[in-house]
Amino acid sequence: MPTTPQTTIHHDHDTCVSGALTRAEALCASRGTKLTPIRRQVLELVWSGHRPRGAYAILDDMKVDGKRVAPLTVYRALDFLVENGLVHRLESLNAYIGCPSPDHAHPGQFLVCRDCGDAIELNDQRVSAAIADSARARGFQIDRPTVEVRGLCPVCQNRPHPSHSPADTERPEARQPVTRQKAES
Amino acid sequence: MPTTPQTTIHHDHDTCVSGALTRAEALCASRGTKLTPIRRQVLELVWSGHRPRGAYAILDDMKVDGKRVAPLTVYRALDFLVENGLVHRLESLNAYIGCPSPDHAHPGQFLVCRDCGDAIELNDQRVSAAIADSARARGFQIDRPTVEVRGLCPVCQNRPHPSHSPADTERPEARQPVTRQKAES
DNA sequence: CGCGGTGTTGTTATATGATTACATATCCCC
DNA sequence: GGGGATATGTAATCATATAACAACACCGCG
Repeated sequence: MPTTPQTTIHHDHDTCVSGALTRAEALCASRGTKLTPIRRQVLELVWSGHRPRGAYAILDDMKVDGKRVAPLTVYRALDFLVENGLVHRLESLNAYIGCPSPDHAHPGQFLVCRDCGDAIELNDQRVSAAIADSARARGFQIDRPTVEVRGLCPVCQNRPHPSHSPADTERPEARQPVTRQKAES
Repeated sequence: MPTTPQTTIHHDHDTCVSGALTRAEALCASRGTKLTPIRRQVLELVWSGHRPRGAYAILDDMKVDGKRVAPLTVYRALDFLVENGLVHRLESLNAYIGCPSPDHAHPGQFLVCRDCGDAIELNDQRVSAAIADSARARGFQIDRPTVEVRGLCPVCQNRPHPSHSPADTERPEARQPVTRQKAES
């Protein structure tokens, strides 16, 4: 019985997260922007769980020595991370997820699983091109295309009954940020 | 100086709304679902303004004989309307807009203007096909694709300075449901 | 008719998401 | 070391959405 908590293959999550942090630091250094301790911590928490997380879920983990930081602190850090392409915002979930390739421009296309809540990032040129064409034909000037496809990921298709979130077993705080979906168990 | 409040050409809005309501009634009748007075009123309010509206903007108009209905009342009606394809939810705006062709399946592709807040519905087969291919290649089973392209509509491109929402002049309650954007006036 | 099921609405409270306004601190350049 | 830009702290508030439970209304059926 597979209890694979991730949609992708098993991986060394610690390495995965630390790699993202290292890349982020290098990128910020090269751009002259500052990855402050707060921003770094928020980035780490976005990556923890390896799936979309809501701002308040991150906030809950930000309690440092019993002191809960203000929502604004988290939002400001998230704004910075999004602007620098280190994190994507998932509009349909009101949640945030770490970007695996922050070094180049990324249109932001996602396959969002309605069961496990994971989001697989795409980078499909055909989709981008088709959207660009369609917009151009209507004289619409694109800022930022958003593609978020809701459905069922391969792993969850093979799970007999969705229940809730299997990844909760991995990290207790990694609860579903997905509020839009209706439980259909 | 063009003060055209709509992105599309001028139209008889009353006819447009009443047509949508008539179509909705016919559709519900044929499906055996009930378009109750509340749902009908919410649908009408979604259509009023002919642009995306937030749930609470609709709620504000639902004050009947001085009595303000509860948010849940509106949300339940919106859920019904969305499930029946009469209304689309715009994830990136947390807003709702009437669907002009509710009788057939619709992927929900929109060009969302960051200035006037209007949303132009697309139905681009190439976009749908590219998304479907990409998802299939990853074994992802699609429920509902969401494409919301943020940018500047043709009308607003020709407006010297965005300011805020020109359509406010038409209906005082049609204020911007757009909270995501940063004013850049 | 009266029973019971399904579906709709009402009521209250609360969770979650995001921003405004203002004060304070910190870093870096000159 | 002054001064501007950037970053953080604090408090309040707005906006979006759901939970839990009660009541009612409609409908088919015995």
